[in-house]
Amino acid sequence: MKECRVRFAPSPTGYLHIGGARTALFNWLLAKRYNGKFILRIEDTDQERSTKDSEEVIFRAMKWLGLDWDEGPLNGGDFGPYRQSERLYIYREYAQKLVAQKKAFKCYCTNEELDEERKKCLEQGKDAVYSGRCRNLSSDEVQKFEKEGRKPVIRFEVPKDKQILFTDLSRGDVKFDSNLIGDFVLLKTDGFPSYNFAVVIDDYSMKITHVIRGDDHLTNTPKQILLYEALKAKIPEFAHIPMILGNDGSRLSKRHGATSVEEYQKDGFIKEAVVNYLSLLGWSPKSNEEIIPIESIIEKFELKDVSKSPAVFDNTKLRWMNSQYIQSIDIDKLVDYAIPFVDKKLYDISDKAFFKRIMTVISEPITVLADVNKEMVYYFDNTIDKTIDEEIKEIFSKESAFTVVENYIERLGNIPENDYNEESLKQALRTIQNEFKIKGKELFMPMRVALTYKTSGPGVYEMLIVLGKERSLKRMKEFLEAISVYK
RNA sequence: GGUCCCUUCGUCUAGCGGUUAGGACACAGCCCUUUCACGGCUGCGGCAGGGGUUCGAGUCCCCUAGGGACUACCA
Repeated sequence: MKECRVRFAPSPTGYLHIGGARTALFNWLLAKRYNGKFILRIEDTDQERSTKDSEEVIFRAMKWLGLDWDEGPLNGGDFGPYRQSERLYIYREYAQKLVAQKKAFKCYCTNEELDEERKKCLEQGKDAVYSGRCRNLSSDEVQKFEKEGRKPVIRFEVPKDKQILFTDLSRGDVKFDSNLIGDFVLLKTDGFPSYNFAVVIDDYSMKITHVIRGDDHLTNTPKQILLYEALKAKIPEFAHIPMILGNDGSRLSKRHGATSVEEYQKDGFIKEAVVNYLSLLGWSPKSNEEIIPIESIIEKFELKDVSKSPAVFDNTKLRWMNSQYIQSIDIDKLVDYAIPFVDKKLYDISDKAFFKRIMTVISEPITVLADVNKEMVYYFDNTIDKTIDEEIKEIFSKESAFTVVENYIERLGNIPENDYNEESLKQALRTIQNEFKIKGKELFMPMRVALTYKTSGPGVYEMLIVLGKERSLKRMKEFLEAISVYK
Protein backbone atom coordinates (compact mmCIF):
# COMPACT_ATOMS: atom_id res chain seq x y z
CA MET A 1 0.00 0.00 0.00
CA LYS A 2 1.31 3.41 -0.93
CA GLU A 3 1.44 6.19 1.61
CA CYS A 4 -2.00 6.46 3.07
CA ARG A 5 -3.75 9.35 4.71
CA VAL A 6 -6.53 8.49 7.09
CA ARG A 7 -8.54 10.60 9.45
CA PHE A 8 -10.76 10.55 12.47
CA ALA A 9 -13.41 13.22 12.43
CA PRO A 10 -15.40 13.51 15.65
CA SER A 11 -18.00 16.15 16.33
CA PRO A 12 -17.32 17.96 19.58
CA THR A 13 -20.76 17.44 21.02
CA GLY A 14 -19.80 15.42 24.06
CA TYR A 15 -17.17 13.05 25.30
CA LEU A 16 -15.20 10.59 23.21
CA HIS A 17 -17.45 7.59 22.88
CA ILE A 18 -15.85 4.20 23.18
CA GLY A 19 -17.12 3.40 19.67
CA GLY A 20 -15.55 6.55 18.34
CA ALA A 21 -12.32 5.61 20.06
CA ARG A 22 -12.37 2.28 18.29
CA THR A 23 -12.90 4.01 14.94
CA ALA A 24 -10.03 6.34 15.73
CA LEU A 25 -7.90 3.38 16.72
CA PHE A 26 -8.52 1.50 13.48
CA ASN A 27 -7.57 4.58 11.48
CA TRP A 28 -4.50 5.11 13.60
CA LEU A 29 -3.52 1.46 13.24
CA LEU A 30 -3.73 1.64 9.48
CA ALA A 31 -1.59 4.76 9.43
CA LYS A 32 1.01 3.12 11.63
CA ARG A 33 0.86 -0.10 9.70
CA TYR A 34 1.53 1.53 6.37
CA ASN A 35 3.60 4.44 7.45
CA GLY A 36 0.83 6.82 6.60
CA LYS A 37 -0.55 9.93 8.23
CA PHE A 38 -3.30 10.07 10.80
CA ILE A 39 -5.32 13.26 10.69
CA LEU A 40 -7.66 14.60 13.32
CA ARG A 41 -10.43 16.83 12.10
CA ILE A 42 -13.10 18.47 14.19
CA GLU A 43 -16.55 18.39 12.64
CA ASP A 44 -18.16 21.28 14.42
CA THR A 45 -20.68 22.40 11.86
CA ASP A 46 -23.53 21.91 14.25
CA GLN A 47 -23.46 25.30 15.89
CA GLU A 48 -26.08 24.30 18.42
CA ARG A 49 -24.32 21.34 19.91
CA SER A 50 -20.60 21.87 19.38
CA THR A 51 -18.55 23.11 22.31
CA LYS A 52 -14.91 23.88 22.94
CA ASP A 53 -15.08 21.89 26.15
CA SER A 54 -15.92 18.67 24.47
CA GLU A 55 -13.19 19.33 21.95
CA GLU A 56 -10.77 19.39 24.86
CA VAL A 57 -12.26 16.25 26.32
CA ILE A 58 -11.79 14.45 23.02
CA PHE A 59 -8.19 15.59 22.67
CA ARG A 60 -7.41 14.44 26.18
CA ALA A 61 -9.02 11.07 25.70
CA MET A 62 -7.14 10.45 22.48
CA LYS A 63 -3.85 11.46 24.00
CA TRP A 64 -4.48 9.22 26.96
CA LEU A 65 -5.04 6.27 24.66
CA GLY A 66 -1.87 7.16 22.81
CA LEU A 67 -3.66 7.92 19.55
CA ASP A 68 -1.40 10.73 18.52
CA TRP A 69 -2.23 12.55 15.30
CA ASP A 70 0.13 13.82 12.64
CA GLU A 71 -2.08 16.69 11.58
CA GLY A 72 -4.89 18.33 13.48
CA PRO A 73 -6.18 21.37 15.32
CA LEU A 74 -3.45 21.43 17.95
CA ASN A 75 -0.41 20.77 15.83
CA GLY A 76 -1.51 22.02 12.43
CA GLY A 77 -0.40 20.59 9.12
CA ASP A 78 -0.26 21.37 5.42
CA PHE A 79 -3.95 20.87 4.78
CA GLY A 80 -5.52 22.94 7.53
CA PRO A 81 -7.38 24.42 9.09
CA TYR A 82 -8.57 21.22 10.77
CA ARG A 83 -11.73 22.56 12.29
CA GLN A 84 -14.69 22.71 9.94
CA SER A 85 -15.93 25.94 11.45
CA GLU A 86 -12.68 27.50 10.24
CA ARG A 87 -13.09 26.17 6.74
CA LEU A 88 -16.37 27.81 5.83
CA TYR A 89 -14.82 29.80 3.02
CA ILE A 90 -13.68 26.59 1.40
CA TYR A 91 -17.14 25.04 1.41
CA ARG A 92 -18.68 28.22 0.05
CA GLU A 93 -16.21 28.33 -2.75
CA TYR A 94 -16.94 24.77 -3.80
CA ALA A 95 -20.66 25.27 -3.40
CA GLN A 96 -20.60 28.30 -5.65
CA LYS A 97 -18.59 26.41 -8.18
CA LEU A 98 -21.17 23.66 -8.24
CA VAL A 99 -23.97 26.19 -8.60
CA ALA A 100 -22.15 27.85 -11.49
CA GLN A 101 -21.80 24.46 -13.14
CA LYS A 102 -25.52 23.86 -12.62
CA LYS A 103 -24.73 20.89 -10.42
CA ALA A 104 -26.28 22.59 -7.44
CA PHE A 105 -29.03 25.14 -6.95
CA LYS A 106 -30.55 27.48 -4.44
CA CYS A 107 -33.64 26.25 -2.70
CA TYR A 108 -36.02 28.60 -0.90
CA CYS A 109 -38.36 26.03 0.55
CA THR A 110 -39.27 26.46 4.18
CA ASN A 111 -39.20 23.61 6.64
CA GLU A 112 -42.98 23.69 6.74
CA GLU A 113 -43.24 23.31 2.99
CA LEU A 114 -40.79 20.45 2.99
CA ASP A 115 -42.52 18.70 5.85
CA GLU A 116 -45.78 18.89 4.00
CA GLU A 117 -44.25 17.58 0.82
CA ARG A 118 -42.75 14.70 2.73
CA LYS A 119 -46.03 13.92 4.42
CA LYS A 120 -47.86 13.81 1.11
CA CYS A 121 -45.32 11.46 -0.39
CA LEU A 122 -45.62 9.09 2.52
CA GLU A 123 -49.41 9.20 2.35
CA GLN A 124 -49.28 8.22 -1.27
CA GLY A 125 -46.93 5.42 -0.38
CA LYS A 126 -44.08 7.03 -2.23
CA ASP A 127 -40.55 7.57 -1.01
CA ALA A 128 -40.10 10.79 0.88
CA VAL A 129 -37.61 12.26 -1.54
CA TYR A 130 -37.25 15.98 -2.16
CA SER A 131 -39.14 16.80 -5.36
CA GLY A 132 -36.58 19.13 -6.82
CA ARG A 133 -39.15 21.91 -7.02
CA CYS A 134 -36.53 24.66 -6.74
CA ARG A 135 -34.25 23.21 -9.38
CA ASN A 136 -35.44 25.58 -12.05
CA LEU A 137 -36.78 28.69 -10.42
CA SER A 138 -37.33 31.67 -12.67
CA SER A 139 -35.60 34.89 -11.75
CA ASP A 140 -39.02 36.33 -10.88
CA GLU A 141 -39.63 33.58 -8.39
CA VAL A 142 -36.19 34.03 -6.90
CA GLN A 143 -36.81 37.76 -6.53
CA LYS A 144 -40.13 37.14 -4.89
CA PHE A 145 -38.59 34.78 -2.34
CA GLU A 146 -35.74 37.16 -1.66
CA LYS A 147 -38.20 39.97 -1.07
CA GLU A 148 -40.03 37.81 1.43
CA GLY A 149 -36.75 37.58 3.24
CA ARG A 150 -36.35 33.88 2.69
CA LYS A 151 -32.81 32.60 3.05
CA PRO A 152 -31.89 29.89 0.58
CA VAL A 153 -29.99 26.69 1.12
CA ILE A 154 -27.87 25.22 -1.59
CA ARG A 155 -28.89 21.77 -2.71
CA PHE A 156 -27.02 19.30 -4.79
CA GLU A 157 -28.76 18.22 -7.97
CA VAL A 158 -28.71 14.46 -7.70
CA PRO A 159 -28.49 12.85 -11.15
CA LYS A 160 -31.42 10.64 -12.13
CA ASP A 161 -31.31 6.93 -12.95
CA LYS A 162 -27.79 6.36 -11.84
CA GLN A 163 -26.43 3.21 -10.32
CA ILE A 164 -23.83 4.00 -7.73
CA LEU A 165 -21.38 1.18 -7.20
CA PHE A 166 -18.43 0.99 -4.94
CA THR A 167 -16.25 -1.58 -3.31
CA ASP A 168 -16.01 -1.31 0.41
CA LEU A 169 -12.70 -2.63 1.68
CA SER A 170 -14.42 -4.51 4.42
CA ARG A 171 -17.86 -5.21 2.95
CA GLY A 172 -17.19 -5.84 -0.69
CA ASP A 173 -19.37 -4.51 -3.51
CA VAL A 174 -22.32 -2.30 -2.63
CA LYS A 175 -24.91 -0.86 -4.99
CA PHE A 176 -27.33 2.06 -4.71
CA ASP A 177 -29.96 3.71 -6.92
CA SER A 178 -29.67 7.49 -7.25
CA ASN A 179 -33.43 7.91 -7.66
CA LEU A 180 -33.85 7.11 -4.01
CA ILE A 181 -31.65 9.98 -3.02
CA GLY A 182 -33.22 13.41 -2.83
CA ASP A 183 -31.40 16.63 -3.72
CA PHE A 184 -29.63 17.00 -0.42
CA VAL A 185 -28.46 20.20 1.19
CA LEU A 186 -24.88 21.35 0.72
CA LEU A 187 -24.98 24.66 2.50
CA LYS A 188 -27.49 25.42 5.23
CA THR A 189 -29.16 28.82 5.63
CA ASP A 190 -26.61 29.70 8.26
CA GLY A 191 -23.90 29.28 5.66
CA PHE A 192 -22.53 26.19 7.34
CA PRO A 193 -22.04 23.06 5.28
CA SER A 194 -24.09 19.97 5.83
CA TYR A 195 -22.29 16.86 6.96
CA ASN A 196 -22.18 15.07 3.62
CA PHE A 197 -20.80 18.10 1.85
CA ALA A 198 -18.23 18.99 4.47
CA VAL A 199 -16.77 15.48 4.67
CA VAL A 200 -16.33 15.24 0.96
CA ILE A 201 -14.74 18.64 0.60
CA ASP A 202 -12.48 17.96 3.56
CA ASP A 203 -11.51 14.44 2.66
CA TYR A 204 -10.82 15.62 -0.86
CA SER A 205 -8.85 18.71 0.05
CA MET A 206 -6.98 16.93 2.80
CA LYS A 207 -6.05 14.20 0.36
CA ILE A 208 -7.54 11.43 2.43
CA THR A 209 -6.92 8.07 0.78
CA HIS A 210 -8.92 5.78 3.05
CA VAL A 211 -12.14 6.64 4.77
CA ILE A 212 -12.58 4.31 7.71
CA ARG A 213 -15.70 5.02 9.68
CA GLY A 214 -18.70 3.51 11.39
CA ASP A 215 -21.23 1.37 9.68
CA ASP A 216 -23.83 4.07 10.11
CA HIS A 217 -22.22 5.97 7.27
CA LEU A 218 -22.53 3.23 4.71
CA THR A 219 -25.73 4.66 3.27
CA ASN A 220 -24.21 8.14 3.18
CA THR A 221 -21.50 6.93 0.91
CA PRO A 222 -23.43 7.05 -2.38
CA LYS A 223 -24.27 10.71 -1.80
CA GLN A 224 -20.66 11.42 -1.18
CA ILE A 225 -19.56 9.51 -4.24
CA LEU A 226 -21.94 11.59 -6.35
CA LEU A 227 -20.32 14.66 -4.92
CA TYR A 228 -16.82 13.43 -5.68
CA GLU A 229 -17.93 12.78 -9.24
CA ALA A 230 -19.45 16.24 -9.58
CA LEU A 231 -16.19 17.71 -8.36
CA LYS A 232 -14.21 15.45 -10.67
CA ALA A 233 -12.28 14.41 -7.60
CA LYS A 234 -10.58 11.14 -6.95
CA ILE A 235 -12.78 8.90 -4.83
CA PRO A 236 -11.06 7.51 -1.74
CA GLU A 237 -11.28 3.94 -0.59
CA PHE A 238 -14.01 3.25 1.93
CA ALA A 239 -14.10 0.81 4.78
CA HIS A 240 -17.13 0.66 7.02
CA ILE A 241 -16.59 -0.94 10.35
CA PRO A 242 -19.39 -2.39 12.45
CA MET A 243 -20.93 -0.61 15.39
CA ILE A 244 -20.42 -1.46 19.01
CA LEU A 245 -23.52 -2.59 20.83
CA GLY A 246 -24.56 -2.82 24.45
CA ASN A 247 -25.32 -6.12 26.12
CA ASP A 248 -28.93 -5.98 25.00
CA GLY A 249 -27.95 -5.76 21.37
CA SER A 250 -28.85 -2.12 20.88
CA ARG A 251 -26.41 0.61 20.06
CA LEU A 252 -24.06 1.21 22.98
CA SER A 253 -25.33 4.11 25.04
CA LYS A 254 -25.24 5.56 28.52
CA ARG A 255 -27.82 3.20 29.85
CA HIS A 256 -25.42 0.33 29.25
CA GLY A 257 -22.95 1.86 31.68
CA ALA A 258 -19.74 3.66 30.92
CA THR A 259 -19.43 4.71 27.29
CA SER A 260 -16.87 7.46 27.42
CA VAL A 261 -13.16 6.83 27.31
CA GLU A 262 -12.79 9.23 30.21
CA GLU A 263 -14.92 7.09 32.45
CA TYR A 264 -12.77 4.06 31.81
CA GLN A 265 -9.72 6.07 32.66
CA LYS A 266 -11.34 7.26 35.87
CA ASP A 267 -12.41 3.77 36.81
CA GLY A 268 -8.82 2.64 36.67
CA PHE A 269 -8.53 0.88 33.38
CA ILE A 270 -5.11 1.18 31.89
CA LYS A 271 -4.75 2.41 28.38
CA GLU A 272 -2.84 -0.60 27.12
CA ALA A 273 -5.73 -2.85 28.11
CA VAL A 274 -8.38 -0.57 26.67
CA VAL A 275 -6.56 -0.29 23.36
CA ASN A 276 -5.97 -4.03 23.22
CA TYR A 277 -9.59 -4.79 24.02
CA LEU A 278 -10.90 -2.25 21.53
CA SER A 279 -8.70 -3.59 18.78
CA LEU A 280 -10.25 -7.01 19.25
CA LEU A 281 -13.75 -5.64 18.88
CA GLY A 282 -14.36 -6.21 15.21
CA TRP A 283 -10.87 -7.26 14.32
CA SER A 284 -8.91 -10.41 14.88
CA PRO A 285 -5.28 -11.27 14.23
CA LYS A 286 -6.39 -14.72 13.05
CA SER A 287 -4.37 -16.36 15.72
CA ASN A 288 -5.45 -17.33 19.18
CA GLU A 289 -3.64 -14.50 20.89
CA GLU A 290 -5.70 -12.16 23.03
CA ILE A 291 -3.13 -10.16 24.92
CA ILE A 292 -1.26 -8.50 22.13
CA PRO A 293 1.24 -5.68 22.52
CA ILE A 294 0.41 -2.64 20.42
CA GLU A 295 3.50 -3.04 18.23
CA SER A 296 2.28 -6.46 17.30
CA ILE A 297 -1.25 -5.23 16.61
CA ILE A 298 0.16 -2.61 14.27
CA GLU A 299 2.16 -5.25 12.50
CA LYS A 300 -0.85 -7.48 11.94
CA PHE A 301 -3.68 -5.03 11.36
CA GLU A 302 -5.48 -5.37 8.02
CA LEU A 303 -8.79 -3.88 6.96
CA LYS A 304 -9.80 -7.08 5.27
CA ASP A 305 -9.72 -8.83 8.62
CA VAL A 306 -12.25 -6.44 10.11
CA SER A 307 -15.50 -8.22 10.80
CA LYS A 308 -18.78 -7.19 9.21
CA SER A 309 -21.07 -7.79 12.10
CA PRO A 310 -21.50 -5.61 15.15
CA ALA A 311 -19.85 -6.52 18.44
CA VAL A 312 -21.31 -6.38 21.91
CA PHE A 313 -19.13 -4.54 24.37
CA ASP A 314 -18.26 -6.94 27.16
CA ASN A 315 -17.18 -5.16 30.30
CA THR A 316 -16.30 -8.38 32.05
CA LYS A 317 -13.77 -9.29 29.42
CA LEU A 318 -12.30 -5.80 29.48
CA ARG A 319 -11.86 -6.18 33.22
CA TRP A 320 -10.13 -9.50 32.75
CA MET A 321 -7.83 -7.97 30.20
CA ASN A 322 -7.11 -5.05 32.46
CA SER A 323 -6.09 -7.36 35.28
CA GLN A 324 -3.81 -9.19 32.88
CA TYR A 325 -2.10 -5.96 31.93
CA ILE A 326 -1.82 -4.79 35.51
CA GLN A 327 -0.07 -8.01 36.41
CA SER A 328 2.33 -7.89 33.53
CA ILE A 329 3.33 -4.30 32.88
CA ASP A 330 6.55 -2.86 34.20
CA ILE A 331 6.29 -2.21 37.92
CA ASP A 332 7.52 1.37 37.73
CA LYS A 333 4.93 2.10 35.11
CA LEU A 334 2.27 0.52 37.27
CA VAL A 335 3.35 2.63 40.21
CA ASP A 336 3.01 5.78 38.11
CA TYR A 337 -0.38 4.69 36.85
CA ALA A 338 -1.58 3.91 40.36
CA ILE A 339 -0.50 7.04 42.19
CA PRO A 340 -3.42 9.21 41.04
CA PHE A 341 -5.83 6.60 42.33
CA VAL A 342 -4.47 6.47 45.84
CA ASP A 343 -6.57 8.21 48.42
CA LYS A 344 -3.89 10.49 49.81
CA LYS A 345 -5.99 11.41 52.83
CA LEU A 346 -5.87 7.78 53.86
CA TYR A 347 -2.51 6.67 52.65
CA ASP A 348 0.84 8.30 53.02
CA ILE A 349 2.81 7.03 50.05
CA SER A 350 5.71 9.43 50.35
CA ASP A 351 7.91 6.40 50.96
CA LYS A 352 8.23 5.42 47.30
CA ALA A 353 10.06 2.17 47.94
CA PHE A 354 7.36 1.12 50.35
CA PHE A 355 4.62 1.97 47.86
CA LYS A 356 6.41 0.09 45.13
CA ARG A 357 6.57 -3.00 47.33
CA ILE A 358 2.84 -2.67 47.93
CA MET A 359 2.10 -2.39 44.23
CA THR A 360 4.23 -5.40 43.44
CA VAL A 361 2.12 -7.45 45.77
CA ILE A 362 -1.33 -6.06 45.03
CA SER A 363 -0.96 -6.09 41.27
CA GLU A 364 -2.36 -9.61 41.40
CA PRO A 365 -5.60 -9.14 43.27
CA ILE A 366 -6.62 -5.83 41.72
CA THR A 367 -8.41 -5.70 38.40
CA VAL A 368 -8.76 -1.93 38.04
CA LEU A 369 -6.52 0.73 39.53
CA ALA A 370 -9.35 2.06 41.63
CA ASP A 371 -9.11 -1.18 43.60
CA VAL A 372 -5.79 -0.14 45.14
CA ASN A 373 -7.42 1.64 48.05
CA LYS A 374 -9.30 -1.48 49.01
CA GLU A 375 -6.18 -3.64 48.78
CA MET A 376 -3.82 -1.28 50.56
CA VAL A 377 -5.64 -1.25 53.89
CA TYR A 378 -3.48 -4.05 55.26
CA TYR A 379 -0.26 -2.16 54.89
CA PHE A 380 -1.01 1.00 56.80
CA ASP A 381 -1.50 1.29 60.52
CA ASN A 382 -4.11 3.98 60.21
CA THR A 383 -6.31 2.00 57.84
CA ILE A 384 -6.09 -1.56 59.00
CA ASP A 385 -9.18 -2.74 60.77
CA LYS A 386 -8.02 -3.88 64.21
CA THR A 387 -11.25 -5.45 65.27
CA ILE A 388 -10.75 -8.73 67.01
CA ASP A 389 -13.66 -10.88 65.98
CA GLU A 390 -14.79 -14.29 67.10
CA GLU A 391 -12.84 -16.04 64.39
CA ILE A 392 -9.63 -14.46 65.57
CA LYS A 393 -10.36 -15.29 69.21
CA GLU A 394 -11.00 -18.86 68.15
CA ILE A 395 -7.62 -19.11 66.49
CA PHE A 396 -5.88 -17.68 69.52
CA SER A 397 -7.80 -19.86 71.94
CA LYS A 398 -4.95 -22.28 71.38
CA GLU A 399 -1.75 -21.68 73.24
CA SER A 400 0.23 -22.71 70.14
CA ALA A 401 -0.96 -19.61 68.30
CA PHE A 402 0.78 -17.46 70.87
CA THR A 403 3.84 -19.64 70.74
CA VAL A 404 4.16 -19.11 67.02
CA VAL A 405 3.79 -15.35 67.06
CA GLU A 406 5.87 -14.77 70.16
CA ASN A 407 8.70 -16.88 68.86
CA TYR A 408 8.55 -15.34 65.44
CA ILE A 409 8.85 -11.88 66.92
CA GLU A 410 11.95 -12.98 68.69
CA ARG A 411 13.53 -14.54 65.61
CA LEU A 412 12.60 -11.63 63.43
CA GLY A 413 14.35 -9.32 65.82
CA ASN A 414 17.50 -11.31 65.27
CA ILE A 415 17.45 -11.08 61.49
CA PRO A 416 19.84 -8.34 60.45
CA GLU A 417 18.39 -5.65 58.21
CA ASN A 418 20.61 -6.66 55.29
CA ASP A 419 19.46 -10.25 55.49
CA TYR A 420 15.80 -9.39 55.58
CA ASN A 421 14.44 -11.34 52.64
CA GLU A 422 11.91 -14.00 51.84
CA GLU A 423 14.41 -16.82 52.33
CA SER A 424 15.46 -15.80 55.83
CA LEU A 425 11.85 -15.07 56.76
CA LYS A 426 10.84 -18.53 55.66
CA GLN A 427 13.76 -20.05 57.47
CA ALA A 428 12.66 -18.40 60.67
CA LEU A 429 9.19 -19.85 60.43
CA ARG A 430 10.55 -23.25 59.50
CA THR A 431 12.62 -23.30 62.63
CA ILE A 432 9.53 -22.66 64.72
CA GLN A 433 7.65 -25.32 62.80
CA ASN A 434 10.31 -27.88 63.64
CA GLU A 435 10.92 -26.83 67.19
CA PHE A 436 7.26 -26.83 68.27
CA LYS A 437 5.90 -29.32 65.75
CA ILE A 438 3.29 -26.90 64.53
CA LYS A 439 2.44 -26.80 60.86
CA GLY A 440 -0.11 -25.89 58.20
CA LYS A 441 -2.94 -23.67 59.26
CA GLU A 442 -1.92 -23.81 62.89
CA LEU A 443 1.29 -22.20 61.88
CA PHE A 444 0.25 -19.71 59.25
CA MET A 445 -3.11 -18.54 60.54
CA PRO A 446 -1.75 -17.02 63.75
CA MET A 447 0.92 -15.28 61.71
CA ARG A 448 -1.53 -13.96 59.16
CA VAL A 449 -3.89 -12.72 61.82
CA ALA A 450 -1.11 -11.10 63.83
CA LEU A 451 -0.07 -9.21 60.74
CA THR A 452 -3.45 -8.38 59.19
CA TYR A 453 -6.21 -8.97 61.76
CA LYS A 454 -7.89 -11.01 59.03
CA THR A 455 -8.13 -14.67 58.23
CA SER A 456 -7.87 -14.02 54.53
CA GLY A 457 -5.85 -11.53 52.60
CA PRO A 458 -2.24 -11.10 51.65
CA GLY A 459 0.22 -13.94 52.22
CA VAL A 460 2.32 -13.94 55.34
CA TYR A 461 5.62 -13.39 53.57
CA GLU A 462 4.13 -10.73 51.35
CA MET A 463 3.09 -8.84 54.45
CA LEU A 464 6.50 -9.20 56.08
CA ILE A 465 8.36 -8.13 52.99
CA VAL A 466 6.14 -5.18 52.23
CA LEU A 467 6.02 -3.89 55.80
CA GLY A 468 9.68 -4.39 56.44
CA LYS A 469 11.23 -5.48 59.69
CA GLU A 470 10.32 -2.64 62.02
CA ARG A 471 6.75 -2.24 60.92
CA SER A 472 6.21 -6.00 61.04
CA LEU A 473 7.55 -6.26 64.56
CA LYS A 474 5.45 -3.38 65.75
CA ARG A 475 2.36 -4.80 64.10
CA MET A 476 2.75 -8.21 65.72
CA LYS A 477 3.62 -6.88 69.16
CA GLU A 478 0.59 -4.65 69.11
CA PHE A 479 -1.58 -7.52 68.11
CA LEU A 480 -0.31 -9.71 70.93
CA GLU A 481 -1.14 -7.01 73.38
CA ALA A 482 -4.64 -6.66 71.98
CA ILE A 483 -5.37 -10.36 71.92
CA SER A 484 -3.90 -11.06 75.35
CA VAL A 485 -6.95 -9.42 76.88
CA TYR A 486 -8.98 -12.41 75.75
CA LYS A 487 -6.47 -14.99 76.85
C1' G B 1 -42.85 1.98 4.21
C1' G B 2 -38.34 2.10 0.88
C1' U B 3 -32.98 1.31 0.23
C1' C B 4 -28.54 -0.75 2.07
C1' C B 5 -25.76 -3.69 5.60
C1' C B 6 -25.33 -7.71 9.13
C1' U B 7 -26.41 -13.09 11.39
C1' U B 8 -20.76 -19.39 14.27
C1' C B 9 -21.20 -21.17 21.90
C1' G B 10 -24.47 -16.15 26.75
C1' U B 11 -20.27 -12.58 24.86
C1' C B 12 -15.61 -11.55 21.59
C1' U B 13 -14.01 -14.51 17.65
C1' A B 14 -11.12 -18.54 14.16
C1' G B 15 -13.04 -20.99 9.96
C1' C B 16 -12.52 -19.06 3.69
C1' G B 17 -16.28 -26.89 0.01
C1' G B 18 -14.07 -32.38 3.20
C1' U B 19 -12.52 -29.95 10.82
C1' U B 20 -14.37 -34.75 16.48
C1' A B 21 -16.47 -26.70 14.27
C1' G B 22 -10.70 -24.19 17.31
C1' G B 23 -9.43 -20.23 21.02
C1' A B 24 -10.71 -16.33 24.77
C1' C B 25 -14.18 -14.10 28.61
C1' A B 26 -18.05 -15.75 31.77
C1' C B 27 -20.04 -20.12 34.32
C1' A B 28 -19.33 -25.19 36.89
C1' G B 29 -16.02 -28.83 38.89
C1' C B 30 -11.10 -30.43 40.13
C1' C B 31 -5.89 -29.44 41.21
C1' C B 32 -2.07 -26.18 43.35
C1' U B 33 -1.99 -23.77 48.26
C1' U B 34 -0.96 -20.98 54.94
C1' U B 35 -6.30 -17.68 53.49
C1' C B 36 -8.08 -14.81 49.26
C1' A B 37 -6.50 -14.23 44.68
C1' C B 38 -3.21 -15.88 40.68
C1' G B 39 -2.21 -20.13 37.88
C1' G B 40 -3.19 -25.17 35.71
C1' C B 41 -6.71 -28.95 34.05
C1' U B 42 -11.63 -30.66 32.77
C1' G B 43 -16.60 -29.68 31.66
C1' C B 44 -20.98 -26.89 29.86
C1' G B 45 -22.23 -24.48 25.44
C1' G B 46 -22.69 -22.55 18.78
C1' C B 47 -23.17 -22.62 12.65
C1' A B 48 -31.08 -18.17 12.98
C1' G B 49 -34.78 -21.21 9.82
C1' G B 50 -35.97 -23.26 4.99
C1' G B 51 -34.76 -24.40 0.11
C1' G B 52 -31.19 -25.24 -3.67
C1' U B 53 -25.81 -26.09 -6.11
C1' U B 54 -22.36 -30.17 -5.06
C1' C B 55 -20.09 -36.80 -4.21
C1' G B 56 -19.78 -33.43 0.01
C1' A B 57 -21.90 -26.88 2.77
C1' G B 58 -20.73 -23.04 8.77
C1' U B 59 -18.27 -22.05 4.15
C1' C B 60 -21.46 -20.78 -2.65
C1' C B 61 -26.79 -19.12 -4.42
C1' C B 62 -32.06 -17.94 -3.26
C1' C B 63 -36.08 -17.14 0.18
C1' U B 64 -37.87 -16.22 5.19
C1' A B 65 -37.04 -14.39 10.01
C1' G B 66 -34.37 -11.24 13.33
C1' G B 67 -31.10 -7.02 14.17
C1' G B 68 -28.96 -2.38 12.53
C1' A B 69 -28.19 2.04 9.52
C1' C B 70 -29.94 5.66 6.26
C1' U B 71 -34.24 8.02 4.33
C1' A B 72 -32.92 16.02 8.27
C1' C B 73 -31.00 22.95 6.88
C1' C B 74 -27.69 16.13 13.06
C1' A B 75 -23.21 14.40 12.38
